Amino acid sequence: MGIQSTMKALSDPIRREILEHLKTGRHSAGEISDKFTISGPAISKHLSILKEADLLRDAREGKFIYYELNASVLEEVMLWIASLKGEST
Amino acid sequence: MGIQSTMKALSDPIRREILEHLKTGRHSAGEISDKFTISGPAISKHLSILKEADLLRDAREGKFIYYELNASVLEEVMLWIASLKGEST
DNA sequence: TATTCATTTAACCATTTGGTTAAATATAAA
DNA sequence: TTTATATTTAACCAAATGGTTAAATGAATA
Repeated sequence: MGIQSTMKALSDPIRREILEHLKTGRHSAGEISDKFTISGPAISKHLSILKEADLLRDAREGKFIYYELNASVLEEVMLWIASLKGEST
Repeated sequence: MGIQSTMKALSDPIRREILEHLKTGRHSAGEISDKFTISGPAISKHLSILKEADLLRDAREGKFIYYELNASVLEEVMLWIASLKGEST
């Protein structure tokens, strides 16, 4: 956790796309995977990195694992950037 | 350029520290380097990555090369995050 | 219970990353 | 013009990253 894992997670374009996709609501791993051309396992790894960074939450429902965005940790990044820009927040 | 090079540049803790240091004003490569335990060439590489991402600007003055923060490109990151958080900006 | 479906984990591989030391470049100073 | 100083570039290396395919796991269905 911390800003490092957040920034690292956000540094990959596919992971950012996954987050953007989850803006529309919760989706299963398979649904997410379908949006990309890379393999399921590759997506699964990306999901676990995002989850580790607490950028998303997962919940199993039967055969499916649903992922949903947790944007709250992005607040820390916002504050860091704002401070760099010399904003009083 | 683009959000990808910005995010990639920001994903390294030393590069973020360099930017934080430059919040206090312009500093020469040597002054920046003195703040860290890694070698000068390593810092030089970090500086070139930050410069490539347009996060800082450089200006030679005699023997010295001064670096200064360019926070303007961070606006794009702010907007991206805000949009993910479902903010109207 | 055996099979199928959804997903992750394991093992592996090529490329990228971030560091090192040594050499090159640019400018100032002796 | 030689020497010293500031910085980058080159060459190299170990570790991390992001992908692959094959195997394992979890849960539903036949």
